[in-house]
Amino acid sequence: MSVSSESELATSHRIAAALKEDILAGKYPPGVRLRQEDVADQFGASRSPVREAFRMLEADGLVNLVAHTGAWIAQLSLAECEEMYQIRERIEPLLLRLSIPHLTKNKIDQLAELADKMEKNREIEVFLKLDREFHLLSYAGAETALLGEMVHRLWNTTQHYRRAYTRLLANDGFKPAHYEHHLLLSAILKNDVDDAERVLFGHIRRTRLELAQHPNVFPENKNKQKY
Amino acid sequence: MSVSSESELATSHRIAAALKEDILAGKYPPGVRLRQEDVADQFGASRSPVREAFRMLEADGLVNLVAHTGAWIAQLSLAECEEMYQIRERIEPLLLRLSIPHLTKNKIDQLAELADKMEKNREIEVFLKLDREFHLLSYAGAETALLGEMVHRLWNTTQHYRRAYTRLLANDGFKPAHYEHHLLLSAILKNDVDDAERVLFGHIRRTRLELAQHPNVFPENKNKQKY
DNA sequence: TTCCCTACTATTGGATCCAATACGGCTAGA
DNA sequence: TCTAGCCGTATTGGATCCAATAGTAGGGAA
Repeated sequence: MSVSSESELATSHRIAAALKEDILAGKYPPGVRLRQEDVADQFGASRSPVREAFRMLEADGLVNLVAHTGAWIAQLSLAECEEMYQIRERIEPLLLRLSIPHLTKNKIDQLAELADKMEKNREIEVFLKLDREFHLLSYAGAETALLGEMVHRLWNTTQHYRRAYTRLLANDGFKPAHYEHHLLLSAILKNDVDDAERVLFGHIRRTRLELAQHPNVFPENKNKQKY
Repeated sequence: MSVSSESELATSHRIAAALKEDILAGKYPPGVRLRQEDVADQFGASRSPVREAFRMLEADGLVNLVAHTGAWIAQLSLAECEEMYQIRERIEPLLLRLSIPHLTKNKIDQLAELADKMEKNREIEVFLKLDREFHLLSYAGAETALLGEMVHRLWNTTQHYRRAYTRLLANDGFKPAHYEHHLLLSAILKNDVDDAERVLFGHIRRTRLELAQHPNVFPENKNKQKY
């Protein structure tokens, strides 16, 4: 998102990017331990860049580090996840507000396309991907340095739980989301930032309340279960 | 704030904590370069823990790292600083809302005391310290894992500019701040979270607008001016 | 005189080795 | 049989050495 793409030469950045990909894809579920040497072997590198990569992932909120003990894939309790959603409710409407005035017609067309695709689609993984694309694209107009990164982090850390509860909802629970996406789109088309903020707030809030009704998605006792 | 205090044995944590202290105290102004070896010598350690410390500080938003190039004390443009304040406007009222119901009488008394002390005081550095204490204490009731840290980060990264513009305002410009502090306090005493949110929002917003009137606090061209 | 190319040096990134810590199992005692 | 304390092993943290990069200065040609 930031420094990575341009000169992907640094080993530590490569490792961090690859691990991030895998974590977001659900390859490493929350609570799983990462051993430095394993990861180093996996990438054919020494442990030094792996340690740096762990620190980068920690900054992204994807990994928890404990001194002299190890690294674990970040795990959220229900309460923590609700907290993240409450933060999103407050922050993302702001980002959207800063973005809307600078959205090009091209991007708005893409948004419409994504909303339609999402509605026609029945695959969970595809929905997750399109939904993420849709929202992040709606923020693409914002010429913001730090807020954008912050929102990305929030999406990353909640990604796993979004997947889990999306699975539970199966396909019929998506209708409100689709409606909200279309409402958001029309607010954007009208350049009505206040309305867009309101719709987005409600969208995130509704998701939070639904998540809270599926506590089984979260670990019972949040002690680091090791292995 | 997180792992540090308990077993301050790890060298990298020690270095990070000490540097953080110095940066927040204004010892290293924004834009200054940090060389790994210098810092290592300064702490009688090798460069390995220094690099880890840099990564921690980067996560705190206090330092910017550029691959193969170096580490600089984070520097905000006016636009970026305004962004941070806009984020604060949205997030801190939420944190306050989560805190108020759990504030003990003892803590509320301390808040009142801090507000009074601040009003009587004329020293800039003391004002900065008390102001920070006041607000962070008002959040102390929140049993929050991540929002609290996020707010701390925002305070840290804007610390230097708060100092700079406080200096410009001298002593007579503080009155609105004092009024707002007392309003905040009375809202807290009444357990009126909505009102507290509103006052705090206005408090931060007013500061943002005042900051925007002092662009000279910020670097003209934001290119990394080295050393 | 100015611009570009090349080579040098200072600084960061990575690999390897050694030290310190933490966890688990074992033994001994009550 | 249960508990407390000790010790051994696995894993992380730190130091040192080597490699790679970038920024700079100097020289040559137009």
